[in-house]
Amino acid sequence: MAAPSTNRVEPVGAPDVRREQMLEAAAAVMGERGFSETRIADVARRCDASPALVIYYFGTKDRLLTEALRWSEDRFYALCTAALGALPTARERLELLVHRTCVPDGAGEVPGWGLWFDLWAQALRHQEVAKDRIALDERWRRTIVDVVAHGQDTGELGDVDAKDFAVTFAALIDGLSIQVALVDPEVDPDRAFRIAMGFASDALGVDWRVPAKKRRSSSGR
Amino acid sequence: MAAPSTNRVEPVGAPDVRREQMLEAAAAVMGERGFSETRIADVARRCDASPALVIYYFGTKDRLLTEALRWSEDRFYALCTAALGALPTARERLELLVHRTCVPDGAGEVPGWGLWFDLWAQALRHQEVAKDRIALDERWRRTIVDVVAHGQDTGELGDVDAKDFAVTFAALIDGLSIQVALVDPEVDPDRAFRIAMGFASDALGVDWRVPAKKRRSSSGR
DNA sequence: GTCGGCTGACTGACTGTTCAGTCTAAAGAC
DNA sequence: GTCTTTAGACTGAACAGTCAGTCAGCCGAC
Repeated sequence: MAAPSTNRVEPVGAPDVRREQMLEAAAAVMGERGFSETRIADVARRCDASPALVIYYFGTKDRLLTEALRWSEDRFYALCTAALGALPTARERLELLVHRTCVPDGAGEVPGWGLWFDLWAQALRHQEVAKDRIALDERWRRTIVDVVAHGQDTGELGDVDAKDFAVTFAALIDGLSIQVALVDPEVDPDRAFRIAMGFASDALGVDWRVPAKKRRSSSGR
Repeated sequence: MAAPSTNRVEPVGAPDVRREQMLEAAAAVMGERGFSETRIADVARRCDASPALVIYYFGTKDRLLTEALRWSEDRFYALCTAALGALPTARERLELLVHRTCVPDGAGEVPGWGLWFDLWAQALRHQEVAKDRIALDERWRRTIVDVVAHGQDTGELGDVDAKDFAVTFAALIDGLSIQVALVDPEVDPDRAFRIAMGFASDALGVDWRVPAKKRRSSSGR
């Protein structure tokens, strides 16, 4: 394209687009290689730019990676909330949340688990990332609370403390996701799903148990 | 520095001792700085050796860090099992396990959480570390199973599937620990402890609930 | 004397960042 | 309509710092 002179594959596009491309590329590379193994050159190659241009846009590598982390979080959250709205029952909504997290690495357009591990590791040592991570988890729990509250409004769920449930449920899902992401022989996605929904059943006083060995490649709706 | 002869603080000691010192130093630095921010020079300084000596002992940086990771895991496990043996009841034992994990970073001689995050991140991308991590978690769950089985033998606990409980409980503790390690405003150590023991109470059919606001700086024995 | 633990000085590779300048397209000037 | 100017996206080529790993040799103990 852009025939005569340059031989760019893409028309390059507006600065905003370029920026987004770079963030996406950075998030992707970070997911594959890991935070600190990510080179500016990798990101640049991936979005068809020069390393200098990446610096031109973000100033420093650190800023690029930090922003990419945030961008990825936002994207994950946006995708989740959008998908949630399309589901009618609390049960389906909770199932969706579990699916979105307890997924083997690399599946779907969701940022891989590598990013989460790195996010935690970075949050432990960098103030700014720590703040982001707290906000992200708060949002995540609020999402769970909203799902439960909605279920209570429709009468699907009885009276439980949605906030308490959210804290525990979020922690449980995190823990299960780790096992799934690391391909633990004891905890495959199916089992993780059943454990999570089993806990939700008990805690919320409903019967959402999934019969073992029944489910299969149930891509959330 | 390097006055007349040597001004070593320690008599340096046998090679085995030296090796162990290096592993401990490496684990400590990794916990502080993170896996990939750990420099051989840092480790060397910490155990009062030259960078060249560290390479002399371990060949490559990679080998050093991998071994340090394993060493740290083993140490954590050894400390835990030793402490467990000193406690009579299943309740006290489970409480100990929760304490050992849901602790703010840096407290105690237990390897900090930074190491765990890095372990996960590395396991995601390196076969060898992945194997170690699976073995570690398997050991961890077996520890929980043993505690439960012991409680069932003494009649303290009723009939539950210890393995199922272990998988869920381990995941829950992991998730809670992350929040505690990252100083989440919503999940302090105290709350994490209560949530974990509350879950155990329900799952095991006993009443181990800890009344809120009661506990304080309870350094596990 | 020799052997193994140990070291300082060095190197080679890598990589974030800078910089001087190119190319493009839009905005004015005429 | 054509020429000039300007802004800003973009780049290749260096630069400078960092570090893992090498090497030739020291030194004390057996």
